[in-house]
Amino acid sequence: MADSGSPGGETLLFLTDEQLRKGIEAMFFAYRAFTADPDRLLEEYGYGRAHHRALHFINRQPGLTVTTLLAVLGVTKQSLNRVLRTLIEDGLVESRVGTRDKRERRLHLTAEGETLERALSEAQRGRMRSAYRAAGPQAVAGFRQVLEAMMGPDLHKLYQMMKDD
Amino acid sequence: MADSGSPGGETLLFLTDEQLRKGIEAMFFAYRAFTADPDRLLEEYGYGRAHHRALHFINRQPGLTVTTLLAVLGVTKQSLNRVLRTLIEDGLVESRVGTRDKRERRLHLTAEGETLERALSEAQRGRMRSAYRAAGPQAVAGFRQVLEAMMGPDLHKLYQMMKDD
DNA sequence: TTGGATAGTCAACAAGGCTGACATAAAGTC
DNA sequence: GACTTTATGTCAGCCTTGTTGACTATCCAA
Repeated sequence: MADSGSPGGETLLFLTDEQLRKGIEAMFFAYRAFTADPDRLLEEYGYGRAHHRALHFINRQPGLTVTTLLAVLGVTKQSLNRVLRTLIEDGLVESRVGTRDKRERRLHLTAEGETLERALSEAQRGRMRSAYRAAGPQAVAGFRQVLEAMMGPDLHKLYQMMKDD
Repeated sequence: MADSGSPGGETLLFLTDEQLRKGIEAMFFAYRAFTADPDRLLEEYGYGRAHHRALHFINRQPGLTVTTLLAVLGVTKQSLNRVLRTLIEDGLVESRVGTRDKRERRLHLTAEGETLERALSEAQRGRMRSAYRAAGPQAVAGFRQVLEAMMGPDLHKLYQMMKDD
């Protein structure tokens, strides 16, 4: 191989421990900013980040079962149930008994739930949009590539389960 | 406008709400994987993620003050102090009174602290390295660009304060 | 000498993870 | 039909890690 793209050459400087550390720190700081906007909104409603995550994925896959949501969120059912219970009590989420399998609970957002989800999502998308716009389409493609490689096969499967563009 | 590279044309499809949502989910899943490896290690030692973060930044900037670390981590001093106290008691971190300003406590890792930090860092860098390698240098550049744009000016300042490559 | 900055401590509380134990209903199996 | 498995929910209790508020001590600088 000529020069660029050759393994072991200068092109591997991006795999330096120092470069990796900067990447780690970038993830740390960016994730903090990433959650800051919805967190502010959630506080007004008396909810936490866990509620946001539940609302997000119920919105993405209306009618998903509790077990599926459990797998997507990666928490215990007790932990999810606490969050889900308040959302149902407050009328943001509706839990319908499954038609084929009556053990299942299929989760849907109510109109009110959709309103909050939209507000949270818009807050988060706002930051994401300006970051995307500032970095440009090619950078965004790279961003997605690295994140997808980082999440590993199991999480990538869940990631792809979500409704695509 | 023509077609490629023109603002407002098809090249802005990466700013779609659906694209932004996928980016949000990629951050969510990738961050989970990102913390999973060190978390496993930490559990063996009876520490949490907060301890990891403290060790990381003390290692990066040996001799930093508590106030600086507070700003970098974005938590209250009570919260940090609890973590810092256990690390000092366990002999992983040393707190030296400042020479010029004796109010300051300058934080350093002990040899034992460096050992744990290295183990945690290596676990985390391992995943980062394979993601970088899989995605390639151009993708990595885009990844960093988007994250830096996402963190906003305040966090970007802290980010740049950290020792560069 | 007084005011502000830096550091630490104590107490109390909340969110949101976790485990373990147990209950119920539905579905599947033998 | 009896038994097992699956899906869900619930109770109790624990841990980490964040929060606020109040208070102390030290030191620097005006």
